[in-house]
Amino acid sequence: MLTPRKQPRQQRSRETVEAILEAAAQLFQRHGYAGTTTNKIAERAGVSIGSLYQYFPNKDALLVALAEHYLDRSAEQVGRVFARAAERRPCLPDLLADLVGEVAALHTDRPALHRLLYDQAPRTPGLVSRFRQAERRIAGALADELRRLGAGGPDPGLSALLAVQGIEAQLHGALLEPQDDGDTDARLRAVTRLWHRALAEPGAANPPHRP
Amino acid sequence: MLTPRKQPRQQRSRETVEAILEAAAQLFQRHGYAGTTTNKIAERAGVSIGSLYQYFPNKDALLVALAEHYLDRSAEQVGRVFARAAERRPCLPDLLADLVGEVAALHTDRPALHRLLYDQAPRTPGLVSRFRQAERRIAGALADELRRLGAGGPDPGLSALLAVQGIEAQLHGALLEPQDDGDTDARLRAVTRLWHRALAEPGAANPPHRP
DNA sequence: ACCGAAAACTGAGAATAGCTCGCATTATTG
DNA sequence: CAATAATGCGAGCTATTCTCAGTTTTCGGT
Repeated sequence: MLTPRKQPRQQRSRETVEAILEAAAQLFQRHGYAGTTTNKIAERAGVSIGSLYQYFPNKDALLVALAEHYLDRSAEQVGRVFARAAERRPCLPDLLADLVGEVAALHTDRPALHRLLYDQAPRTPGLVSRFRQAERRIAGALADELRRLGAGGPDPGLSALLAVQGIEAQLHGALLEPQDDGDTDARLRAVTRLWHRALAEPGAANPPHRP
Repeated sequence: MLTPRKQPRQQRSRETVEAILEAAAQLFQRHGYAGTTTNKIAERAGVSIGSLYQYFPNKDALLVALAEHYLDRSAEQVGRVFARAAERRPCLPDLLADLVGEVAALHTDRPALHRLLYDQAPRTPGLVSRFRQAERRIAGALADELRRLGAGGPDPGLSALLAVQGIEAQLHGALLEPQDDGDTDARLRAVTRLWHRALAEPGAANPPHRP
């Protein structure tokens, strides 16, 4: 059981839940998941440990709740890339640059939170499938754009999924690891260029250079 | 402290350490990391809990030791790809097919162990850097091959690193997630083809088709 | 062979952290 | 203004990691 065991109905309890999640986010980010006790979370939230367990069946459930907030925000942010694409109908390089930039922003906006979830998600059974689900949604939207552009080879759906998985891993490696040999912007451009080559039809025109 | 606190010097103690690691591997794979207690590991290994903590300062250290064994084996296996390449000097598609196949074999050989380490590894600081180090070693060897083939764009070193990160993530997604929509072999071929496009020089010949 | 020292082993229990449960307090309803 | 429901409380139960003082085994030197 990873979902709240009881829905807060009154205003007071909704504030309690908010305070608990806020405290959990802060302490998890500062001391890591294992280094944070549920008693400390309750204390910092200004509620008793009993109240915490009234809304969250166990410690993992706190993480799942934080992840869901984060995934919602992320889906919305990446969704804007495709909203823009539907309107402006960009060429492949521009679309990829926008996507890479937005995913990079997800990492750099709140690096500690992103890292926390990325590190802990695999440990928590329910979270992996939620992340995969988000991945699929983004891949689906990307696949539609690839089809519009005549890119992505014989199976744009599969290509899009591989691209999303690859981009996420590459940006995670580039942005969340301390030793950053080479500047970040160059790394982002390299990722963009690489995926343009991977996804573009061989006959298509090359991307326009910008000095 | 994640490294053994005491080096086993006598034959007897080396066998004790082996038994502990063997028991840990079995129980972790069967019941997961959190579901396995150090007392159960000691019991199955046929030693007392005190002996376990004489060689491993904490539970995480067991995981680190298992991961190091596994990483050594993996480095050796992937190293063979480049040993073959140095001898036979394959074309880019063949090299990539060999690399993808070998990395896929790492996942499918002992899926439970791979998953265990992949899932739990990020939790411990020491392991992340070990994984990155292995990643870099493979990327370095791939970069040399790309240079030989005149592939990988203006910065073959960076392209190789992005390729290794991408391939690992894509194969993990393809091979370790339960719902496998589409057969695995097709997925491997798609990954290979995608990276061929990404890394090949635009002017170079296309890969030979094999029906 | 024997002895002293070092290495290895033991397991009860100290320390700690997740979580429960019975009861007190506050809000809502009719 | 009861009566009922929702929320809050925290001492303490349980389970697990890890320690330590004492015992047993191995080994090098004579």
